[in-house]
Amino acid sequence: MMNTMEKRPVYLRVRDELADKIVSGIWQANEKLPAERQLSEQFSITRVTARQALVQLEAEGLIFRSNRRGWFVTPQRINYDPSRDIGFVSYVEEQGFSARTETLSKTLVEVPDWVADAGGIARGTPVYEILRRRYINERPCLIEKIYLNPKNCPGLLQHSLNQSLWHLLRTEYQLDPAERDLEIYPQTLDAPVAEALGVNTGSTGLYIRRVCRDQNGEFLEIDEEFWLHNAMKVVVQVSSKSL
Amino acid sequence: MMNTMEKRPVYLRVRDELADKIVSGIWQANEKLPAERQLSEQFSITRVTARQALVQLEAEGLIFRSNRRGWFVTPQRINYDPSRDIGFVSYVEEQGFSARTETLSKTLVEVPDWVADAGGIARGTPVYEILRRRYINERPCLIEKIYLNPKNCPGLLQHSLNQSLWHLLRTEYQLDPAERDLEIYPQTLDAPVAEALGVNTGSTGLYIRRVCRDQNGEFLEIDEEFWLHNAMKVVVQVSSKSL
DNA sequence: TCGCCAATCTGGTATATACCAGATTGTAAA
DNA sequence: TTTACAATCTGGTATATACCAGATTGGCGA
Repeated sequence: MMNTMEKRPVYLRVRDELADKIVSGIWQANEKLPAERQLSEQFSITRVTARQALVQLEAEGLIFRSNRRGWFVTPQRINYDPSRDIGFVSYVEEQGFSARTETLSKTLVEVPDWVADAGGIARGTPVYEILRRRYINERPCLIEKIYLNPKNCPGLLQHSLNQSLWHLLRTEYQLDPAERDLEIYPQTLDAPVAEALGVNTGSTGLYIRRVCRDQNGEFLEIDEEFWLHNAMKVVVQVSSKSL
Repeated sequence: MMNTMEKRPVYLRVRDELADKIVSGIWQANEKLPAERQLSEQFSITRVTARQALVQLEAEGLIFRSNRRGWFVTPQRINYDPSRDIGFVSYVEEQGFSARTETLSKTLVEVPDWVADAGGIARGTPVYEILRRRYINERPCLIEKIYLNPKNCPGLLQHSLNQSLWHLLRTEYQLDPAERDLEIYPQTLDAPVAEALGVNTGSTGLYIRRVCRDQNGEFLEIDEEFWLHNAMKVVVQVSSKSL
């Protein structure tokens, strides 16, 4: 049992000690923490209590878990501006991280109803669906689901999609969005997404939906992103559009 | 013990049953769930396991807890656009909810360093600091910390601040922001904020920082918001500002 | 009728223990 | 040297139990 003079619950005092080692830099980004059984011995607590402290730190974003491998120190958040279409990779590299995109699938599918409604096209229309996974410093950080109207970019799927999509859309198809609707909120990751990111189903994430439209209000691209909640900060700059 | 034929862990199957009652509407918004001991008896599991299911549902945003009172069904998320300065109350009421703002404190303080740096004023300058709590359907949903430069709005603290702040700034002081920088990310709520919202310290929240500037890039208002993570959706519309 | 306090209800924290399953590793066989 | 597999390490899930402290409630007394 730890020093018992204070009122603060044991698991929070353990949390504090661990948090200290992280913020002070004794434990570096991506470094593995001692095993749960080891921690419980060190602090003379049960594994259950140790876990409570770890789950707390996870919720705070200070550590993350990798299925049955252990707990690791969360690296610094990157900044991310979903309203800008500069390439993800160069955007991340500007911040001193490495980045990589992987295309998981690219198919022609019947448009999901909500995409049809949000995008102003008829239900049942065929659209391109692209699924990508993006890495920051070789850590998978988000899954991205993209919908495009083939009318605007015929033959798109023939291209390699591991590069900046908007660069391609601009240079090959002369597409340029005039307006974007963003929707952002915390949400748990469902099974397929969690699996693709190598985390536990039900762990919390950040959901971003982006609808890009052209000058006529017609939809160019619809984009759903499922982020690890601790991987980034949304940073948006909005110039005035008085009410 | 529940039906043991499936591989899905017990606590997730309990989760599913409870989630069902919520999404199907059998349990309505703000309705209290059965007590943990009651649930563990109903499902023939221990209280620890029942708790695991509840914590899971909490992470998903389907239920929330009120300290030692019980678990309740989370009401629907409201939409929230931090880039618009229309009154919070009318904005929420448009969506069919009731809203209310409470001023917790209004003082003249020495500017925090990060505010000085972000706002482009000298460190140590005195600024107004306003602390407000906002309710949706009588549920406290966010704590707001506002910084203003007294130079721009002398005597502001004499006014009632339970109304739309920007309405006041516009009509009384002719202030109008030209640009806003937003920063949004999930973060756990620290002790004072969690307490003010009546939730447990360490529960997850959504953090929003807004820096409003005038035409000259000078800061008009800086605003930090700490939201319950399940109370809202950020919805922003951005018109084009090509890269 | 109103206010206060005790009993009770509810979640919060903690111990001790057990077995399972995926990930990693070390060693022996090919 | 490389491959394959068994031992081991690590987190994941689950039981049983206990005591604490804040919140609610019900009843008694003024």
